[in-house]
Amino acid sequence: MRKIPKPTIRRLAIYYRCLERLEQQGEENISSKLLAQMVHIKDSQVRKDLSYFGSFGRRGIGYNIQKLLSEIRKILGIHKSWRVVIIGAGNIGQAIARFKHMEKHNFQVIGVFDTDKRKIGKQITNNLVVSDINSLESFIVHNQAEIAVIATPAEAAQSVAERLEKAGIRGIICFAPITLDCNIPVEYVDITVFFKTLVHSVVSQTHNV
Amino acid sequence: MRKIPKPTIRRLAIYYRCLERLEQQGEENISSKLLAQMVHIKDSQVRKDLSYFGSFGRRGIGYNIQKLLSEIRKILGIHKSWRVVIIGAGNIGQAIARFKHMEKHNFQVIGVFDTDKRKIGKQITNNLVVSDINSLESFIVHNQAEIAVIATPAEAAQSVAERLEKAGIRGIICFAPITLDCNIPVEYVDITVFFKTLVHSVVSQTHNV
DNA sequence: TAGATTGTTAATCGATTAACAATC
DNA sequence: TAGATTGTTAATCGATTAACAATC
Repeated sequence: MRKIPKPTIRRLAIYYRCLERLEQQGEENISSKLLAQMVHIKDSQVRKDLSYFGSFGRRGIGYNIQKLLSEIRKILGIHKSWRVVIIGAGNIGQAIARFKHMEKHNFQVIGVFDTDKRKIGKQITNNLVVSDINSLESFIVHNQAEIAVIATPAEAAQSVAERLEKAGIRGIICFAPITLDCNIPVEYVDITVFFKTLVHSVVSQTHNV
Repeated sequence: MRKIPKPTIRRLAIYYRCLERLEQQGEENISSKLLAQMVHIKDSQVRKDLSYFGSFGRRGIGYNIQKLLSEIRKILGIHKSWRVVIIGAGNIGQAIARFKHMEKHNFQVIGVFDTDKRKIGKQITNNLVVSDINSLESFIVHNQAEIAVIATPAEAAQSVAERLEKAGIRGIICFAPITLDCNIPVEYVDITVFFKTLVHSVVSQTHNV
């Protein structure tokens, strides 16, 4: 199989959310041209991205929305539900735990952990209570959690990552501002990095105009 | 000025957080080799990134941490403080409003807005109360807010973006799962997209091993 | 001086885009 | 048939990496 560009995967997830919207609006088909317009890219990019995985469209007509949704689900691996644990019950950890879109997108938060005695026992949602991090490994094994969210301070993140990997977690979303050493896939979401890159655009835009 | 690759800007923000840590640990200098190791990239990448903006190192010695921090601050535009408003007081909006790292990194959240009467008036932090979105424009103008966070549902995001732009906001962080039509810089942070790309890595890793 | 490390150039690698034959 | 649109190839563009002279 040809190597798939990483940006292609990200865009598939973005096409997916457009297609969901179009489906809701009762549309049947969509052309690469229109889909491209919705996300501000070139239509050839859309076709190229999809072509890595197969031929999903019909010439002269476009792509059937239902079908494309189902194909992208399979490509991304979101046709099944994933069990998620969250480490760190601070602002970010709690927000993710309560985040409605998670469940809707087949990510099931099944556990939230913290070291802080004052947070342990706290009710986060109807069926989520903050657990002691001591029980992390046994919980992961018993409940077959697959994905973990690291929402701890940076100092704790590396050792948490190692525990997660050992316990059998298969992928990590890391909100902690640190690069992890580990052998499973990690997606980094450092919120402040987005603010900093944004501000750079703002500043340099002014210079150039 | 040569065109700066967008990934370079993101990496500068990441070098920055490493340098902060190194500074705290009392280090004086750092080589591109060591810095590269910390973030899992090549040392030539580090040097290249910095070289777009000047010559900040000393051959045989490396980069002075204090100096490099100060240079990156200037490059990114984070040497000054930025005033931020948040639109949408749901899980994400509230988490950002309470997020300690914001203040620490010179992003000052000065207002939180929502349409929901039940949320308006709610105390978010010691000095933040949810305001009615009706007062958005006047607030932005009076308080000279520069950056906005859109943490509304997708359906509301576009019209909010237009109001923000008109009111003089200069950059947007968009958590809503939608691509905005607007003429100011936008950084997109769709949390579920990160989960989806992660899951794709998890799934395809299994296939290839 | 010898070893370390930068800054920069040129080579390589990877991603995007244009163009167009195929076909609905 | 004529118009629309895909799927794919080749060309272009952009980003990363290796290599090395300069120099601390």
